[in-house]
Amino acid sequence: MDHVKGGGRGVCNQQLTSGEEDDMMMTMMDLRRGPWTVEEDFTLINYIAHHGEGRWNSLARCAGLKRTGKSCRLRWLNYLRPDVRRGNITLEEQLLILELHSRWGNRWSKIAQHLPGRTDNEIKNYWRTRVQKHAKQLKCDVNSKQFKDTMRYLWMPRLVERIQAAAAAGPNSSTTAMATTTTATTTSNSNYQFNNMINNVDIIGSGQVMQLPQPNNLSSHYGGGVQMNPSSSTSLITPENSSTAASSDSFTAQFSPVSDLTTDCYNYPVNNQDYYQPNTNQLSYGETLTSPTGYFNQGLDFQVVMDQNNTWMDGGDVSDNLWNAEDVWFLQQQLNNNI
DNA sequence: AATTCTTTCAACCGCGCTTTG
DNA sequence: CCAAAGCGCGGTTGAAAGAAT
Repeated sequence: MDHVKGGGRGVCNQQLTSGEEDDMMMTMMDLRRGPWTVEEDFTLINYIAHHGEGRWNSLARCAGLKRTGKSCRLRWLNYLRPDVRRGNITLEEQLLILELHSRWGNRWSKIAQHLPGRTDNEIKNYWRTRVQKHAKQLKCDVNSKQFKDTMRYLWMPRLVERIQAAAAAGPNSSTTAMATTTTATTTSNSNYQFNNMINNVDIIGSGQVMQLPQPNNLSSHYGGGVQMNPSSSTSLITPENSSTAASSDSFTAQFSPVSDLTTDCYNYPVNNQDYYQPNTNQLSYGETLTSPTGYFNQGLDFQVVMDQNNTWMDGGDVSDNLWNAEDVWFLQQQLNNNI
């Protein structure tokens, strides 16, 4: 068992509040809480290996674990399951998370279904610790249109660039390598394709395509396939892409910076104060900063913006450095100028 | 070296939905 | 059909590790 960072909630056998069935069980049976011991892990793994998963409460009892069924389930699904992958979130995974979150919001389990081996908990943690951190840096709400536009028009294209750069650098590149897993991975789940991920990014929306360098076949490292809902209304732009993405058994992680922003991608409650409110009298952040028209009408070369800091593309923690100081400064300048 | 601050993430909580008897 | 039990999901917490002072 590798080193576990973070303590979760403290180990104790404290009396719990009444109400929940698990709490009742704990009170009655003096169940354990807090971090799992190696012995408990071993017991749970052994039991599931022999009996399989099942009703978690009875499983916990039968296995002799002084844990709630819920706790056993969580431990198994998030940590002990043989196909669980932990470690750095890869660029491809980051891109997927951003894209899927833009569609579905905080539907972590749904998002996790499309990231083999990743748990909803891990994705949720990633979002909260990394993505929300950057929203905070930009002094905007993570659910605001500003931030979503920034993700879509700046962050995601940069991720694409990094993926492509890493792919061009070769299969041993640290950025394209699959996560530095610390646990075993199964063949079926660790191999997946990002076929036809992004060849062209339609920056403008109505056909003006930012031609990105041809990816050095992003999928070449990954075999197998993961299904993604092919009926999604968020689709890539160009006919050639749509045709190449038609492979029935390949994962087509498609995103378009201009995919229906007002439909599936930004389908948030209208009463959200932070959410985009049409304003015909003044330019919104999105129009002046991160929207395609905003960028290009102001003569800002998107590529230049993206290339402002090469170190962003360089080493460092793959899962971090999503923004650098210049990005933040730039975006904040735009905010100051236009609000 | 010691202390404080920040970040990370495993684990818990509560709610709502589903299954079971 | 109903009540209880079980399950899954999203939100939150807080201990430990690492960074900064």
